[in-house]
Amino acid sequence: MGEEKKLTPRGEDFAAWYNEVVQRAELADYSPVRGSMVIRPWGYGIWENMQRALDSMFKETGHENAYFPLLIPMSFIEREKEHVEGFAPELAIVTQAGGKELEEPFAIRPTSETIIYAMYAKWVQSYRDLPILMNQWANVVRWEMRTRLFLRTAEFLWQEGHTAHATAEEAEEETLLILGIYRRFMDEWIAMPPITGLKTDSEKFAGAVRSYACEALMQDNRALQAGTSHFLGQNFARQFDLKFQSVEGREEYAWNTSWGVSTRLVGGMVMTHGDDAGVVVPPRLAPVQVVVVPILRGDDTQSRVLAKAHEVCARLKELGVRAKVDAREHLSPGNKFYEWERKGVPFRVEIGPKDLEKGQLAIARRVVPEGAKRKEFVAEAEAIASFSARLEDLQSELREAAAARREANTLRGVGSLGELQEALDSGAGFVLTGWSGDPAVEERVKELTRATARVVPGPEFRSETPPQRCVSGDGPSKMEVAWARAY
RNA sequence: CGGGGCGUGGCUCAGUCCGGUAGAGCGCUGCGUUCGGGUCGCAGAGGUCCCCGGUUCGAAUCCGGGCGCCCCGACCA
Repeated sequence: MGEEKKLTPRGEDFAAWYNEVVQRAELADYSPVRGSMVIRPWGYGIWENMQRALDSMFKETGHENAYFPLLIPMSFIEREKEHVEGFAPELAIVTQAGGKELEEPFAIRPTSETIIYAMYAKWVQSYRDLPILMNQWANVVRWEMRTRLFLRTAEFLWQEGHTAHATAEEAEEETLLILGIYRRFMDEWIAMPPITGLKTDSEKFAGAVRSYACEALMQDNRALQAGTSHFLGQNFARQFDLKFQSVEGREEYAWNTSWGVSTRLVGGMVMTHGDDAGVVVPPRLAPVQVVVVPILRGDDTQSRVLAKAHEVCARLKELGVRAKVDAREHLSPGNKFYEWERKGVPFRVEIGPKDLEKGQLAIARRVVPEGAKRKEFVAEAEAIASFSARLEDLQSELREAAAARREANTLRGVGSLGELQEALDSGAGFVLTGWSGDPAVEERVKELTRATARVVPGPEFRSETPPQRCVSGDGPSKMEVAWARAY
């Protein structure tokens, strides 16, 4: 057993740990193109489970999926001023095709607002055609200078929802509905409870009137923007002539929203739950929830042990548990244990000749609570029946632990730039202060601390006693802000 | 775009200072032995030493140029 089999501990170098764990757990690997990555089956399986859950939440709230093309006329991107400025530095542009120079270059979509609202304009005439509630699952390309697996890559997978409404109120309501869905999804599926709220003007989406975001706190106490929901007002409708005739017969511009989450969530999951042994995948997202490892000896017990392993696996599947037998003969059981732990499978069942005799199974858990043992031996029938509860329990334990960690690392009532700096330097996560709303204060904080305004927290995340003064010491506080160093 | 590091079997790297037959560990293949927390043994396969040029009898090593990747800071889901 060489040293290289061990991962760098989180406490030693969190970034190194993250890189190793993502690759060694076979979530993803680097592709030959700088800044882009291959999502491997284990990572993609987790993403598929995220997709399934989100997709049904979108459908339950009346959204439909569609697909818009990858290539967007350059002139479309250029139409909304702030939008172009926001995305210009990271655009990949196709200038040649079919062996010759194109008359008009195409942008590879960094996001699809422009093409989508141009199409909506064709489809909408009357208020009766509204609302349009569409989502697409797609890849997008943003040429980033510095990349990290899942967290920031040149190409990534996401969903982008785009809606059009007859009134501002309805669009705003949609924006918040989605924010709530994101929050619930992160809470209940990733067990990664974010704080939610409004982005400051300097942090909002290029082209939006208002942006809302979910911000999660990673184990290194840096914040991760995990999902955004934008109220676009009529900015795009005006540029793409997305008009409708109202009940009163007036011609009006539609009101739009857009919202998205990406494969970045996989990175968030890793940095929320992972430990020094590897990734920990919350049960609801785990492609394999229970791995069954037969203890194979090269003797006459072998075939009976293997048969039992398959039988147990089949019975777990009948109960709706995603189970898998690892019957590989060339690896010792210990090897398999380490491998599945690194990948974060929630539970392992071991079946050996002794268990066969005693009619029991060995159950090992990926996450061992304080004072508990990793392995226990349980009578077979009872063991099998116990898994749906075990999985649900683990799911909520992970959620609780993450919520407790977030709260423990959130500092409220900080009243001055000096205190803010001190808090962040000594490793605080979210630090909440008052703010006058002056962008110059954001600049100052950034220079001083490298932290940014992550979010103006929604009501449920605000401090009980609202801050009175701006953190700059200059004037009264108009709103509370959660600051953090961010990914 | 600044700073740092690195390009040598699949992976991690030694060898480079001081030029002389290309190495180790892990992984891989075969056989045997093991198998309840990274078994052990034997035999094997596998290399344009990032690329181009130069110096030299001889270059992974020296010189010139180029390319690529990773990490840390300014911009970003």
